[in-house]
Amino acid sequence: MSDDPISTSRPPVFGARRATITDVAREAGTGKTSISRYLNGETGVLSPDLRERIEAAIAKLDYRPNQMARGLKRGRNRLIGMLLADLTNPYSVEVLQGIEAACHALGYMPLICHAANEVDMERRYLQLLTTYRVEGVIVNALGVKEELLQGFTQGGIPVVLVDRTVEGIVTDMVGLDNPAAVAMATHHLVDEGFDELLFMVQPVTHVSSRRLREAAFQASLAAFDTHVVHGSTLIIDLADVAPALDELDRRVKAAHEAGRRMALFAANGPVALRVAVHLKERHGADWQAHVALMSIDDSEWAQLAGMTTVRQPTYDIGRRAVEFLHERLGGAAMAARECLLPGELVVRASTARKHNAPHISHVSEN
Amino acid sequence: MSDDPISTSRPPVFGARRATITDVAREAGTGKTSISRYLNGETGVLSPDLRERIEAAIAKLDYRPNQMARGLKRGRNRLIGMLLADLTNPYSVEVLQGIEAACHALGYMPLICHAANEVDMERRYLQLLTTYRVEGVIVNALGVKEELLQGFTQGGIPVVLVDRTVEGIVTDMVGLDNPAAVAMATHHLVDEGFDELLFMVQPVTHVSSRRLREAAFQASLAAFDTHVVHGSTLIIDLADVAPALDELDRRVKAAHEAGRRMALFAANGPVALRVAVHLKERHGADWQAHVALMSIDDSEWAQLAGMTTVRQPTYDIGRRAVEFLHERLGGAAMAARECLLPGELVVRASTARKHNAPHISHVSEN
DNA sequence: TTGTAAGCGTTATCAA
DNA sequence: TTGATAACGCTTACAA
Repeated sequence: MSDDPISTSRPPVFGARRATITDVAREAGTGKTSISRYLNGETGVLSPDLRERIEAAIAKLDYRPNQMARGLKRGRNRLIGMLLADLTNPYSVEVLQGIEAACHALGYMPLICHAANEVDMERRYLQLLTTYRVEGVIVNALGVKEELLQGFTQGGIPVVLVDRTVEGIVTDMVGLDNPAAVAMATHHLVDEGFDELLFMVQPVTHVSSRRLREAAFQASLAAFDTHVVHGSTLIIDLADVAPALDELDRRVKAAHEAGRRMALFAANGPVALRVAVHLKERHGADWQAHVALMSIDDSEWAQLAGMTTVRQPTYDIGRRAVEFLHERLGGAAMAARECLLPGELVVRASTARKHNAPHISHVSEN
Repeated sequence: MSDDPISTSRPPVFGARRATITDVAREAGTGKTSISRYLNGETGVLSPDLRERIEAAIAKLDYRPNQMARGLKRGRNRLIGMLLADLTNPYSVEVLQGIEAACHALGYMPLICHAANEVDMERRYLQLLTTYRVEGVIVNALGVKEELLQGFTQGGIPVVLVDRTVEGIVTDMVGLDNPAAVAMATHHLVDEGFDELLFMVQPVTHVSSRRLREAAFQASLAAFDTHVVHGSTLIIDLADVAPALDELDRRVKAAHEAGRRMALFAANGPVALRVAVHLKERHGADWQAHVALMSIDDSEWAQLAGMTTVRQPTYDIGRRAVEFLHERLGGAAMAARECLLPGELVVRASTARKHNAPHISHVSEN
């Protein structure tokens, strides 16, 4: 199989192993170095004649340089690890699109790992990523703790966190400007005449963005007269929703009976969907007449439901994350950066001012 | 940097490059071969003493074998390419979950490529995949044509198609049993008293599953009396919906005026969503009272909208695809297989029989 | 302008 | 039971 003089010029045939740089060199009647030079764009160093022969040989053998071998030799393989907690959440997919576009533009290949909300998977995937010697990692996960990321940070592999910070880790971070987004939403609700706000969020432990959003909600309330605008928080664990939904019903009922104008504010898309489904089961098709619902995350069904949302700049978040990584890989050694991008309020019917709504004024404009 | 006698037993420090097998060998006071043997589970060949030393050295240096180097030497890197046309479609994400689970179970690492509905990207990614020397590919794309896949098939790299076949290519294929699924849905609609069915599908060129579903719809109609049950098809191009939506309105209006009971049947989730949004804009919040809508793909918002669907066995489709690949990689050389999995009818309010609906009987039960 | 040879981190072959 | 040593496919001094 090794050296059949007759078949030296054979076309790539079925079942043939891929051509190597050596095959190409032999075919072009030159050395491996020249092929390598050609591949790496060191044109001008090659005589036109040789270049042509190389081109012909490559085409003939349908040669594709082996990235693995390249990476091994060069010490970098252009692979960027991307750990995602949940692709089921459209937010993640959108961020991913930004990441992919940026990777493509900068010549990286994203190695996408989807942990499907399993902390255990996250650990395994992080291990795997180091094993494949990724040059950097972008992380949007649930159970990331300091120790898990040490393998990277200590090895000098840059890490960028998306949508959350991790205690004890100093790395670049990209995400929504939660305080501003939540404040914008809260003010919108109050402006529309709602005076009983319920912020609904998943358990905040270990996910900084949830914590931040909840805190921002409480902070926003300070802008209004406590006697007029009431605000409270409800923790909803999507893995065990029953108790929270019961509590939700109770509060909605109480608000109704007290003659208050209630608005529910979901901290993200998945929470909003679960709550919407529940409200529909509970109040029937025109549940939106009973309670107003808005959320962070402009889910695809938001338009169908006519729900007001805060749209996150997902694409830019992804792009920025890659850019941060790229800068670090280029040798930039500044302190950890935090990039908070603004959200966009998308007003729909769900939070429209009802005809008899009172006008509520701010305590202060700050 | 190479041999500092003092730091031979140093703990992994910040900025240090990852330990190699040579480092571990030195640390354990043995040769690389033994380390390699240990890594590959050739236990029993190693003396307990040596094994212990190796374990200690690995732990101390936090050593992780380099998959790239392994792949280079072994000729296989456990990488499986996965080309996805559109992660925005929940169908894809669900299939992906099955794929990931199976890959994990079988020791593969999926290299996920998301073409974001761009045929051009698909081509680029396929190139890239061959460059990374994936051992197999799972493809669910838009513009896959014979030539594009030749690089793999000719090189002996197994290919599995998901949800569609490609003319001129003989490979394993996994997907929904479209004829059965569509027939089931059609019969359901007729059973519920609808007698004017409109099947809505994206342009069928190049995507076999769309073609199959449309054909199956037409075929299903044959089971009923043509004078009683009317059926027709509407092509909706999601990149340019206006004309199709106009036509849709026209047909809905006509059916209404003719006193027919109309049901819209979307060939997949994205079409259903687009149509639902349009109907809501057109007919207001209680659009469902005007037209019945069902679809293939049990989208997350289907429950919220109370829409009847056919749920695809997405997880199993993904799992099966990997298994097919795994069998080929194990040397199985049988003819191309086609695995068609059954869908599941999820009945919700959208297609509930209206009180005054006539009962329509089949022409034949076959 | 071109080629030779060493080496990236593994595994496999062979000998001790 | 162990360990040199030669590949794997590529890049990169260094020579010519």
